[in-house]
Amino acid sequence: MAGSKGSKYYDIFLKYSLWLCTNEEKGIIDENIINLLKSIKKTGSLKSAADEIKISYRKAWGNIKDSENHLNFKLVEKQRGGKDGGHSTLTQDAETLINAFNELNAEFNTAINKITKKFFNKINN
Amino acid sequence: MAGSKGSKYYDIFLKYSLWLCTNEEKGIIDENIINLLKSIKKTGSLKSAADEIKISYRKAWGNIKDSENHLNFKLVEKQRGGKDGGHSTLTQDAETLINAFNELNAEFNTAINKITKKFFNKINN
DNA sequence: TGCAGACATGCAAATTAAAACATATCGACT
DNA sequence: AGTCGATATGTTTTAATTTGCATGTCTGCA
Repeated sequence: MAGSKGSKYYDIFLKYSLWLCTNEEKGIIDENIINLLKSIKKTGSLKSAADEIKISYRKAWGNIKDSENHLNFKLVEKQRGGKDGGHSTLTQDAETLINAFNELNAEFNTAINKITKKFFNKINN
Repeated sequence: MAGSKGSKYYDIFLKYSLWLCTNEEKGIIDENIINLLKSIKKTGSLKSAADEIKISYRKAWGNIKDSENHLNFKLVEKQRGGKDGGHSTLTQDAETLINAFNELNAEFNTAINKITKKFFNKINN
């Protein structure tokens, strides 16, 4: 889809989203959590990360907790107290998931492009 | 992901969803609408379709209206009055979208299987 | 040893989404 | 002409999410 000019389907595009979950549909690792994790890695704290991606600290904290509970392993190593009040870092598992997610997205992007090209010829005009 | 037994990532699965939208992220045709359209085709009315897929008539009607507005063409031909109070049928455009969506899903499914196979070996153990 | 500031968490308040409800319209068939 | 049941929509409730608030914990450092 999204192809030859003049077709009524010209400006329609195919999109997708990916997520990881445990068997019972639970423990979803979606783009939101991935972005949160990336921001934690970048900023060094859950709080700054929540601020950066503009969600409440309460929610950020709750989401991570939920994911960890469903996955049965930790994603974030959190430290309370200290000079700056505390800080957080990602576990190796979280890094693994981020990399996997990134690579999967890249692969899918390629796939989507191929599929799209193949289709718009058939659909339009 | 979701691969070799014994790995801590063993029961994590990759899921995805596809949708069609116009350039500005609007006019989303997702699996829900596709199912609604299929049900309208099968049952012959918006009302029976809404009942079948268990959403309110109000919502079904609103969703279709929104999609049509964003796409700028009609998906459903609706008839009021008459023996049975009224009925609805799909337009050719709706049929086209359903077929495209189905085929795109099939293509994507093939792609996801390939990509998944390629990945779980790398991720697990 | 007390302060600062992030982590931790329950709970109430606000926002958003969805369902229900209430009416009105339409038109082939009796 | 009157009926029946689906379409058409605005309005109101209800349910689900999020945010916001309050309060407490922890610990390196001045």
